[in-house]
Amino acid sequence: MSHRHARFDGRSTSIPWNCSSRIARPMKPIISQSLAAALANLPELADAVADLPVDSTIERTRDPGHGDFASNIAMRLAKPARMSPRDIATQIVEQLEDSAELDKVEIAGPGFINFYLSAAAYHAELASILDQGEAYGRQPARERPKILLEFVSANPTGPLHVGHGRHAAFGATVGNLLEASGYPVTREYYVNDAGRQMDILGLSVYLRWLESTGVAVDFPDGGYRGDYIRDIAATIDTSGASVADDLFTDPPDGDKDEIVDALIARTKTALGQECFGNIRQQALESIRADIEDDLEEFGVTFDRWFSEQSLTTEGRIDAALAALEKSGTVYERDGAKWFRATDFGDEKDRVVVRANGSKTYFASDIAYHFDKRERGFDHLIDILGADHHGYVIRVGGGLDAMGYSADDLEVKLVQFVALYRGGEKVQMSTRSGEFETLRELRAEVGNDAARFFYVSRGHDQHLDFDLDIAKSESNDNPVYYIQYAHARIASVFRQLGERSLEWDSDNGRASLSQLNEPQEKSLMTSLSRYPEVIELAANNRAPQHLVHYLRDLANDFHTYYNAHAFIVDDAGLRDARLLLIAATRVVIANGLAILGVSAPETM
RNA sequence: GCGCCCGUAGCUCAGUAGGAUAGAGCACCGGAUUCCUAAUCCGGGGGUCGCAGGUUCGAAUCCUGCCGGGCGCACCA
Repeated sequence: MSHRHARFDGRSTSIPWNCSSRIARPMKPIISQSLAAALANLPELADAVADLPVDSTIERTRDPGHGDFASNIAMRLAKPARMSPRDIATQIVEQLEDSAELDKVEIAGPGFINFYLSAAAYHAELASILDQGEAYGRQPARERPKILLEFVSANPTGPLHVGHGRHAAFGATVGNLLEASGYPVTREYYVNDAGRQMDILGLSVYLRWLESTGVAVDFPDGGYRGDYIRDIAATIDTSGASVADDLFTDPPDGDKDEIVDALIARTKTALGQECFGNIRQQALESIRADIEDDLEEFGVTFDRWFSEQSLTTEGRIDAALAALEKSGTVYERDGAKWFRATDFGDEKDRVVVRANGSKTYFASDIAYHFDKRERGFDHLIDILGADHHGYVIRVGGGLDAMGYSADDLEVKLVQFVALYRGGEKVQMSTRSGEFETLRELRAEVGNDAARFFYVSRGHDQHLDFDLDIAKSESNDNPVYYIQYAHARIASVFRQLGERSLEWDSDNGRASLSQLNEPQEKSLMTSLSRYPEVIELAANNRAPQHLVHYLRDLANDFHTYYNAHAFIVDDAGLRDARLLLIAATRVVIANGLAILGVSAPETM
């Protein structure tokens, strides 16, 4: 039961990271490797340290008076080793080898080990940033685990709304973060193109077309009423469709659903299955293509648009059901086939095949996830709306039953988005005149601001999206604040040219020891944190860490900018300072690229 | 009723496998530009981390209960 619970927790489902295979060595491994080497010389601590990852004990210090990094390992080993924290710390520090990268190591407070990195270590990091460029902060590619990231997957019955925008931005950014961490990621959009709602779509389009031929149509409440339905009706190929002018002569009664179902049945009879199916497929493809265009404009692309229909036509649902039946977790009752979901922690068993022989949506879901694993993906990440949480245990249980593991499935539930304009919450009802589509939001605030704001909060937090701030081109807007730092750096280099000067980066590298201002130290520290931030954000599926980091980095740069001139007469100092801000530009650009936000040269 | 998520400054939110004195932005007050973009910077006030217990060297963080908000509990998709 506990592992099932753990799937809701981003930390415990995160993929362990591996620091042993780095090419260039960023800052944190300097500490963890020397610490590990010291521990290797202390066999008396071996048992205590066995299940304590050294990396987890190391963190950046908040207070520069505590050095650059601190480890609490001595305190955490105190109990299992039955020694005092300070004694342990003393033994560890005695075993630390001297290094050009470490200036000093101190034991402080209740038993922290504080590490002070040398200027040389920071200078090496700056050089590494420039050498690696776009690759800085990225881990080497690895083979496994192969990740399948499914997100958005909105039903193709209408345009994307602002809630889907959050899914798109979040999913795309998490995908970028995972790739930066070296994992092979495949992005997939599951198209719910089967089932009753597709018939309703087909009916809606047909009725609008019928209307356009002059037939009086009493459009049902249960149909899709949006204007886009009329547009589709006007553009699709309806040759061969007959004008069924008697659909409403004897109006069906019942509730909203019954009326729609009756109209669908009448229309199918009037047109024939094939003709109705043809209209339905055209409508579906029209909407799906529109969604794809919308997302592409938003910088969100998929490796595959996976059709739910294909699960049936390719026999994948039958394959999954066969796997289920083989496991003995399926039984019959009241003519239906049930999956014994309660064996896997669900509240009740679930129907997979109805008494009338049709498969449930749940059957498609487990078949789709079964198929993902069958295709060789090791780890499945689903980004779903918060209203889908009941589904997690069911599908995980299905994976368990079919011979895989519920632990292979990691579900991130994205909470809802509320729009604010002028301090007032924008009502999102379909009928209100206010916009609610993603396309309109992008048009109003721009792609950059939209991508940025969407990922500025964790997925499990409700998001209040303030349109006025997102639109403002002022210091209120953190997007512009970060982009402005990037543009300012580009501007400095343009200025250099206008003054007929050139940046000699080799001279800059040779002169880095001239960077002694507090703002320079602070900026170097922030830059060196970037790989750690990427790792953290990727492991926790938490793009907001990167957002906050970039804001802090931009702040460090702006502070430096205001405190010191870069283009100074002393060529060594000038080249060194230009190197520092060139590195800053690289890191800002890399971080913005992961967020899907542009890094402008001018503003 | 049961399950899941959330509750941190006036507002919007960070807070990393429990760590040292809880941080940003906005708003408010006061300052900085003969100089590389003032879309910038610096300083200041501002907190019962929802409440109450517990775990331990140490809790905003973990556990239990309560209060408040959101979402869900289909042979719908």
